[in-house]
Amino acid sequence: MTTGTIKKPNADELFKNIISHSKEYGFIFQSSEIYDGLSAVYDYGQNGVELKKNIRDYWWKSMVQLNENIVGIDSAIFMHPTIWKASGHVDAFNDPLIDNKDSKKRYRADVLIEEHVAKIEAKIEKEVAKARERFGESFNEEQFKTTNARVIENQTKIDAINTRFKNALEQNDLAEVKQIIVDLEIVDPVSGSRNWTDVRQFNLMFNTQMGSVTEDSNIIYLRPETAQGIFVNFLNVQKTGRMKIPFGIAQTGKAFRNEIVARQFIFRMREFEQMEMQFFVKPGTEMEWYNKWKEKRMTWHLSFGIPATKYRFHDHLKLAHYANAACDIEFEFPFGFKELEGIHSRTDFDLSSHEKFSGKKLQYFDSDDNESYVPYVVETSIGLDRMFLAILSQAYNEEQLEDGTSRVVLSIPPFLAPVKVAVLPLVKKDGLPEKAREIMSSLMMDHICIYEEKDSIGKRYRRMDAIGTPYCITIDHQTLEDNTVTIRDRDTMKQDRISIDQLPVIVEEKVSLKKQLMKLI
RNA sequence: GCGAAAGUAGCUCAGUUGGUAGAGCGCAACCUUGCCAAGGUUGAGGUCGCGAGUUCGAGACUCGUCUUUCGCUCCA
Repeated sequence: MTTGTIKKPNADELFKNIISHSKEYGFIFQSSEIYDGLSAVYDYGQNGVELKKNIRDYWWKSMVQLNENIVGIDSAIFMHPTIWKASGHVDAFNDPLIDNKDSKKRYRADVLIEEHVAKIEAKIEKEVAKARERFGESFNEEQFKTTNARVIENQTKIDAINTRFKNALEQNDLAEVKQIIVDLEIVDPVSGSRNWTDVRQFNLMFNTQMGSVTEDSNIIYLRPETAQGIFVNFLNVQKTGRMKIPFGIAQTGKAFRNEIVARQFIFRMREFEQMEMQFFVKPGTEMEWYNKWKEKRMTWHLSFGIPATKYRFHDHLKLAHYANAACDIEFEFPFGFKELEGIHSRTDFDLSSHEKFSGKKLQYFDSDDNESYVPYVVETSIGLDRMFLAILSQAYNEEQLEDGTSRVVLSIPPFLAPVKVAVLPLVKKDGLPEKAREIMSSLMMDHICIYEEKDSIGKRYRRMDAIGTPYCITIDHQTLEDNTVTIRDRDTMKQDRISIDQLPVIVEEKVSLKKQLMKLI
């Protein structure tokens, strides 16, 4: 008998417990486990797949079904290789990295060089500031910069470094990149040491060959994001759907990134699922839509009943190459606040770039203004697996009960729960199983149900709590007399006695997706 | 990728200076009880992550390797 209070787990223990619970109850398994596993790849089990599917369905319906001007597509994972040149992924996903052997820290080689350049720039600024003080009103900065010997010397240095670095990158000459760092005598800010490893490049895109021969032209990438599949289909959808701006295209699907460090369970995986919506707007209106989607997406998150304190916005200060505004919706995971969803104002970067690379016009004719333009894009991009982890870690509860026992319960919102109803005959005799089977048959057409007659009723309740089944229906001797059953609520553990006839209506009411969607309107 | 720690049954973990593998829970069958897990009987399940080495003998010692966790780093 468990007595006293159970130790409340700290964040690390809690996260570990969630991970083992996920495995023990069929939510998440490590990929290829019997072969020692595959790093940062996971499989969804019998319960995980349902929860994941329910989250995806909710997102899809809230996007596509509840918005007249948003439609979905399902583009292929394989795409023309040039797409990834146009999107910037071929360049931007290639980070040259270097380690310091003494401090064991890793740096981006380009960042180290840029920081070194910034220091020289600071010297120039100092020189300029001094001169400005000396000359006062009459100071001409442009003229000073082109005449002062020390400024010219430093500016020449900067230009030389930039040129040399640019050439090295263009020729993919990593040895040269290292040589630049050596020649500039760049030291590790932590250890102060110049003991560097070679520069290595990590391409975050997976690639494979299409066709039977391994020629360069046949190398194709596994998409690192689903967004590009939407951009390249922009005109197809707009024309065939007769879509009018503003409108959106939604897509869910797998994406792949060869992460250097992929950790924290399913938070960062090499193969993951995105739910993205690209919203096409008239240039100049993008900030209005950006703010609108920020608000709409937060409303969606809060509709799960998760406390608002678990969420926060994080505005990007350093913007990616395609964005003119960007923020994350962060969620407080057991390991801290981390990115869950990104909302980005992508400007016309993607469509324009695809125009350039494909040679095809990707423009929209706006009959209101009688003009043609490349639309701007506001994107919402959420990781399905991360949402899964957010829901799961929020739902996981180790509870201390009044009678001194404890239970683990997954308080998953009922509309998301993998199994909606458990049908449990109180005993497996006296005709109760037969009656329970009848009820099971009537419910299984509408919901995923579990029938269970083994073990004591209390034990079965606990098992259902552990996978988050919201409702347990128990068939007892009274059922045979008056056609009533008890329905037990997972969270309150309270039971109501109701008539069998009412059962479908009551269950539907409690697990209804429709009711949930109405919260969004 | 670097550093640290860990890997023994489905889960949580014992396993003494090296001597042929254990517990609790869980699982399966049967009996019993019958509304909030831990009653009885029986049973299945492990070449101790994997591979070498040292040794008469390795779960234990050494090396390598894979995986996980934490820190660094990175993150569209």
